[in-house]
Amino acid sequence: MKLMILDGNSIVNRAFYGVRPLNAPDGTPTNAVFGFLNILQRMLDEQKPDAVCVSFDRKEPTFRHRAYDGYKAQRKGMPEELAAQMPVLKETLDAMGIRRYELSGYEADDILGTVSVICADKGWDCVVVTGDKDSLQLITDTTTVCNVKTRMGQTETINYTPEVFREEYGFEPPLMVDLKALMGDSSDNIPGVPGVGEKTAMELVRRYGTIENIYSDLSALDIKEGVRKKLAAGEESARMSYWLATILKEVPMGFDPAENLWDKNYTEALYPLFKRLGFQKFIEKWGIQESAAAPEAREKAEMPYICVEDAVLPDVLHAVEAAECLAVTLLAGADDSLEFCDGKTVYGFDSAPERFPALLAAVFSPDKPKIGHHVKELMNALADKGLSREGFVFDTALAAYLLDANEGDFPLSRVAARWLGVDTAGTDTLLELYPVLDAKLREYGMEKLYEEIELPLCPVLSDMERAGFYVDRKALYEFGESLNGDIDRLQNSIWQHAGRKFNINSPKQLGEILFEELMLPSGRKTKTGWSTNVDVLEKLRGKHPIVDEVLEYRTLTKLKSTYADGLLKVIGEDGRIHSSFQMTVTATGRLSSTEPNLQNIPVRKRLGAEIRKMFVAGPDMVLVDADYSQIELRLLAHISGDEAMRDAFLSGEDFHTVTASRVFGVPIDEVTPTLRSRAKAVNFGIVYGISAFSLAQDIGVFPNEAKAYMDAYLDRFHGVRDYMESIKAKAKADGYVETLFRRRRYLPELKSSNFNVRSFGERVALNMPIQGTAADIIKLAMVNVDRRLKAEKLQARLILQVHDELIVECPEAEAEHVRKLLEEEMENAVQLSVPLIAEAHIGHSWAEAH
DNA sequence: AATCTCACG
DNA sequence: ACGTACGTGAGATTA
Repeated sequence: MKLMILDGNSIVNRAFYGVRPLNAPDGTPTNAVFGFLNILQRMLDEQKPDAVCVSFDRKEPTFRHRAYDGYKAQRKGMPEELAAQMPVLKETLDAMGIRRYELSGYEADDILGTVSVICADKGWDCVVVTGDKDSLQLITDTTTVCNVKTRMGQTETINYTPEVFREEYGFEPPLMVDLKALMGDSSDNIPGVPGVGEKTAMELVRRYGTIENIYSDLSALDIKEGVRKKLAAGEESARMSYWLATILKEVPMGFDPAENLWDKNYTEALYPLFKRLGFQKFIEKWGIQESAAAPEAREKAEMPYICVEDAVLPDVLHAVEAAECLAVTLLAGADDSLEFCDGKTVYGFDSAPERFPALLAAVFSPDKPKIGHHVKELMNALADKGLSREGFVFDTALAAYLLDANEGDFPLSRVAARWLGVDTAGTDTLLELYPVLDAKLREYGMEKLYEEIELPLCPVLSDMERAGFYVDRKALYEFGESLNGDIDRLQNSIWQHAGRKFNINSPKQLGEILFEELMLPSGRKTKTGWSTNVDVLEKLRGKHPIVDEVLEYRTLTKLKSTYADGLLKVIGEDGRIHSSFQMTVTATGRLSSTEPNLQNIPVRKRLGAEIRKMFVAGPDMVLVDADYSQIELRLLAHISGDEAMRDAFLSGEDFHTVTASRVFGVPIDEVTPTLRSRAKAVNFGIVYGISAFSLAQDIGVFPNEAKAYMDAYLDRFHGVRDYMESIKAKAKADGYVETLFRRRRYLPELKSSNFNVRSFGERVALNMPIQGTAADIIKLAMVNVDRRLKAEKLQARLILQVHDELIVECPEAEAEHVRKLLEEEMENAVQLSVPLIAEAHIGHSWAEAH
């Protein structure tokens, strides 16, 4: 017989921090309970125990807290949103018929220890499920410890048997106590031996075992003198720590494993409870019914699998021909293999699929409808093999992203868990997801966004990634080298001023030098120490010569490491840099660029902009660079319907100048550069949902003055004020905001009881429809540009997108035509109530064309 | 793995 | 009374 005991507090903590905020229909936060149930379910599936129970800590100081003063305090209070869920969790366990154990005066660990020993006495196996490592000392032949981690929303478990433990630590489980006695544990406030860290402690325990053994004769140990001294000095602390680290195993609790037998003995309270919490997923998955009767768990029959070989090839070909739609996945790891499924059978390969060209041609025939998960990646692989990329009618990852971009990332297993409620996923799952996700997209009115923008963008991005951006490698290398001298000179001078050598790249060390040793007036602090960022350093300018040097040092080392060295590392054999464009990352609908990020190549400062001179057109080619003029502000004018703002754009005058004229009440030709730049800051601030305080910070005036600017702005453009109010109200009512093309972003933050979190939600409500619509528009323009370049049989090809900017590489002869084409397609991607303006330029380098 | 800093729109 | 702008990715340090 086997009993499973969960460390309630530890697991619920993991769940709380690992699962994004969720709320019941009545607003109660539920993510920790939801996550707990997911972990519980997973452990039930994996361990299949006969009996189940859960232990909890009580808030009161425990027996050992009182006994040793240094051990108390510092237990951070639970966040309010988690505390609110504890009673709900307990109610849930009760309704599920699972027993809870909490005992005043003892820690959850002590209950775990006692239960494991009682189980052993009665001949039961015991599994301890916990999120931290404290319980590893309990491992025996009959007690295993299952460590649960939640990373990026995915639950991972490690099941520690004595063998697994020995493999990882190199000693026996009970010696875990001795290890902690030496190295300490800051999260549990166990001091350990000062100066002895993990490395030393591990080594000592591996070689000498218990601390008893170590301290029986320190002089006999074959160790460094320094370590011997630290051990001698820390003996008392070590013995105290040993005692603190030992989990009690004889807590006075009447416990009988047999009382915890559990076989879905749900009570009648469970159905209404899950209804109240909005746990539809668990009601369906666990088949909870109003009557509380537990039905048999539905077991889905596994789909037959056929490995493609010569003998079965004719049958497989036949099945492919007959299939209405195929699901296709690349297999991770085996980079050349793939699987596909026709809804009846899964087909795979155990040798290179290239051995079956006729089959590949049939599967990847343009008129064979296919679905995939991350279709753009699939297309890259297909293009490498010379197979057609046409015929993809659905991408389950892209669909899941559109349905809820907040999810973060979209492994198939998670998409399947969320939308099908199943916890296994394979190629066949894609075909089940297809109708479900497709129906949801239609329900949300997203089919146009999906079918006309996102899906058609896959091949466009795939082409861009494969095309890459040519870089003048030699010039880039020389630029990097040219920085060395100045970096060196600055480093020495900074050390001189500081009076000693230190690591200038370390904010911690730099902060100590500036604010403690040089006693410069200290500004903000961060969580961990002094803030040393540009804003802080700018204010220190002129107070000490070291400040300017640090700023310049930062500029140069950034250019050197991130841009010169960093980019040289990723230049391909073709002399070009091939970035990846991620379609399922941002919450607003923008693309992101990785490995390397080509969307943050310097431009704003003189020296940084040098880098763009090294991004050049390939031989006999030129670059055409087109960007939208103030697209976000134009969208603000359009979306808010503000007539004054619309007129400002129609007037043809410089927009920031017009704004300044209206806000500060001066004629257009009397707007000074200062006034214009303040107006510009207000314009941007409005789009981000700024506060007067931050605006003041940004433009260097007092908050009350900034407040006056904002008031004047919103009076002149009262449509904007109305928009700010109405979008927030709508967001609160619906729980989400959307773009012109109905891209959606949920805003759970608006329900938070935390002021800061809620305010953040309001700013996002304001900003996302604007930033997101701009993203929709340029994506649509990209699809149209690509279509036209191909239709007109031009050699020109898109090579980069930077949010409001597109870059095309083409033969010189095509340049002028492409320039006009780009402007035309970008300006006409959508009709707004204000003109949309794009300007394109031709050049040999990015610097020149921009 | 988390934090800080800084590059971009 | 709160704490102070939206969206990203990468490199270096520290824990």
